[in-house]
Amino acid sequence: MALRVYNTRTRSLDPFTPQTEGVVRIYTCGLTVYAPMHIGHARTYCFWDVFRRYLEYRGYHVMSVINYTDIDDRIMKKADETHGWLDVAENAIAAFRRDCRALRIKDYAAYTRATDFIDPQVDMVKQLLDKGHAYVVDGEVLYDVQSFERYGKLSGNTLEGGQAGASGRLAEDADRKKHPADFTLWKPSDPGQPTWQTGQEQWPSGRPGWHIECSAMSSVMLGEHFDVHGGAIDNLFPHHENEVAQSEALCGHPWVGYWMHPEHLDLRGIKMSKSIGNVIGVPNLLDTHRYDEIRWFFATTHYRTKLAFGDDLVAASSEGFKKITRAVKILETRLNEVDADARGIPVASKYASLREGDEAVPRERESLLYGEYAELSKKFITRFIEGMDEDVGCPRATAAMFDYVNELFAAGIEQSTDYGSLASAYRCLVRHLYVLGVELPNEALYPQLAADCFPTAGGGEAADPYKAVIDRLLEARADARKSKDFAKSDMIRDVLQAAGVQIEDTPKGARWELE
RNA sequence: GGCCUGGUGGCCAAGUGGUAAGGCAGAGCUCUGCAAAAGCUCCAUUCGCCGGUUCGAAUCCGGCCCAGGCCUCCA
Repeated sequence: MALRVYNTRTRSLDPFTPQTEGVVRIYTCGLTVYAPMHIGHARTYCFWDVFRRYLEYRGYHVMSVINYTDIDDRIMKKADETHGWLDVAENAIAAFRRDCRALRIKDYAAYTRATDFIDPQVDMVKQLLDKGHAYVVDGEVLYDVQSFERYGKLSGNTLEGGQAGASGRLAEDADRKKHPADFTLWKPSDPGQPTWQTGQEQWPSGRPGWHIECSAMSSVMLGEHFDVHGGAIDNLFPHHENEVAQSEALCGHPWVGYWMHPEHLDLRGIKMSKSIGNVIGVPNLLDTHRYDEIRWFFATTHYRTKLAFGDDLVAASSEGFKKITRAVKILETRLNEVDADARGIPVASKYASLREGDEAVPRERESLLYGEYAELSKKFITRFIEGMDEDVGCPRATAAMFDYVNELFAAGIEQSTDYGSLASAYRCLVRHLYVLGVELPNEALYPQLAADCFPTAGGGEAADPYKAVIDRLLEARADARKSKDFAKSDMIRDVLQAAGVQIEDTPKGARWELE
């Protein structure tokens, strides 16, 4: 078995073989930085993050680039109302970085800005003109779609296909364009707007069009041919179609190995838009749901399926997710019963190779398959990989995880004193949650993985200030129960519950957690 | 007009030729002082409709109905 992904270019599930063995080069279309990202962007970028994490899990090195479109009409428009266009862009970029971190989206290798790549863009426009793929009208350079025979092949929007219903806007500049689908490569800036000199006689100054930015930045950063080009489904046409037209007209060969297009998130059929006022920002989202609940929610639906969003839907998914986190917590609690030395956390003695025919698995797999639960873990890992290999099938991975957790409970992880086995199961669970973008590793129990996560900002320590107080109340409650003073013990439980402390009685005494 | 998705139990959602994953909700039981948690068991002869191909179809083909997206900036 090997990874297969749905490739928009071929409209089929293709075996995933990057150009350079073991290395994957990915370019993702980022935001136009005029406003903070919203929940729809969050889904898209969380998907790309999981894809990247899975590739890394499978042993690939991932070179990921994402861009900021920092020169755009919307930015200019906003700049008029507030500060300069640069401030608008800077603010949106800062918000984007903050939001991504809040969602635990791993940092990309590079974040490129369109305005930092003006020269290569000008150069590309020049080349397109030289090769007869573009023409100049009043200082504006337009791409001549009819000069590129494969135009429309990626998206299926052929030039012959009707544009009848596409509203009258196309007719607007029919006199300037050779074909309605011709698009801007370079255009003069309006007075007072940022402008760049090109040194060209017919188009001496101005700014780049949207599509040329991505063509130029991606090849500068990743080369003339790279593996994956992404962006959400809406980018397919016209953006990606136009990128293909630009880049392939110049390089003369298929430019990108795999085009991948995640579907949108929608508010139950209602389009999210500023005018309706139903845009949900990431900080907004994280007010009502934890980041890991959101990540799990995203993982329960395949990335090429429209995802309906609603607080009730997230809540239902979170209810199920609790079972997973509870398993992790119980394992943590159990493991903390003994000293690190006594845990006997297994050490990997060998690792599976990535040779052809072998099942590619993480290096540490052997340490995940130690002890009493090894068979359960092995079955889980196999299902996890099978699911993810089939076009990043996160829903199958989450289903496998539910079964695994159920089996662990059934196998008695709450009673076992085989700490080596418990540690191994703990790591197996946490390691795979990590692939889905959910980071739960306890520093003491899994330092290697914890080191790769975002700082946990207090994390497990948050409860500490209250711990002593809660423990004393629980002691009092235990005494009351022993002397059958249930009125008192229930009162203590009620008080703690009101304060958000969930109590769970186990054969080994009460366990608690903060809600 | 063109292009493209999708319609699976009360809800969410996998499955693309071999006899319906998983989660939520619901029901019963075990455990428990009572709860909670956990465990066990049950919960779609059926996959929008009608035809066809096949030993066999939710899965392939044809037709139809329905919902949605894109073709204009958009993750």
